[in-house]
Amino acid sequence: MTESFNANAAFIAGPTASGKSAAALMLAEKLGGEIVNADALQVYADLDILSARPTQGEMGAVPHHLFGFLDGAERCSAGRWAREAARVIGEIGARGRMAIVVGGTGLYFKALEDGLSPIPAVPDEAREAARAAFEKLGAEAFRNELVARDPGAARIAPGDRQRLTRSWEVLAATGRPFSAFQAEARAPLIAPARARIVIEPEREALYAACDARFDRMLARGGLEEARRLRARNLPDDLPVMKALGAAELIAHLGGALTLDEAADLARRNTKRFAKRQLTWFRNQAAGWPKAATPEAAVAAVIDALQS
RNA sequence: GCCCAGGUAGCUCAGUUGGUAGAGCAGCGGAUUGAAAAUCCGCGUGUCGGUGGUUCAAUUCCGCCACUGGGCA
Repeated sequence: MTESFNANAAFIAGPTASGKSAAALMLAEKLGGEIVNADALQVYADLDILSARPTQGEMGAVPHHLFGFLDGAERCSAGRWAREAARVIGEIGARGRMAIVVGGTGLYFKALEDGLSPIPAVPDEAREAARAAFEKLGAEAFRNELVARDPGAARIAPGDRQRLTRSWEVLAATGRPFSAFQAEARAPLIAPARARIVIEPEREALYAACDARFDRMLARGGLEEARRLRARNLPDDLPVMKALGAAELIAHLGGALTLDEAADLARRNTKRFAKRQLTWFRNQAAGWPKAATPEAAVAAVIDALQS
């Protein structure tokens, strides 16, 4: 690193239904910027309505990147997204324009800003083997065996299947403990952003917006989109199958839930998700300024860019 | 107007033979390194309708008041 400079990028984060997309659009129009998606589910082509992706009209008005660029049969990851985002942000900068990175996936912002530990890609076979071992041994024995070879794994909660199997697969594929990789320095993928903001509406208003979000999806044809996704018969552990609203509607289409039950469940899960996002931004992005509304967020970002 | 039944957590309810109360759901807080819209961990948040009485002590027993539901008029 011979010099320090800021990337021509502004970050807009916040929980679902907080008005991030609207804020990004306003900002992009004001600054002549381009929008980059930082949302884990909006990357999938199959989820248009069900991930509340910007409309065709909105995408036509301002360049949008990393929206719907992956087939649902694929599996995105924080690392994959961050590399793509870094490339796109570089290209936008080369055009002399501002990249407005917007989304609700805190880990993606972190991967981009801080980088991830340099862990080699883990082959699918190792992933599957780890999951199979977990099923075979059971959570407790699996964890004991893992901790015996990677003492750092002791900090993973006994019930946290995802992190336990991730540690296992890294160890199996590389011969090195996951915790050893984690202890290594990380390199940011881009220079520091010029502005950051978290949109954090008042809780009651946010939850009302979460409820309205699902109703709007239904009104726009979300059930049909869920039907098309279901017809693909994809493995249900793919990220695309976990989309809020999609999962519940697919359960309804399979006869497990009435539409009303699916709707209630989707609304509740959406609010729970929004709460987890608030927790993330509050604690993991503690240094980011907050704004209560999209308008205030836009004003705050413009302010930050001018100073 | 009379009779009966109810009021306890945000909701549905349990409970206390008198020692200020607990389940489910909802909710709240936290963790977060390539599945993160994922995966986990933790936490009852309460004028027990109001008001008098009896009692060392009342959410619990008694009286009265207001309320809700049902029945008879």
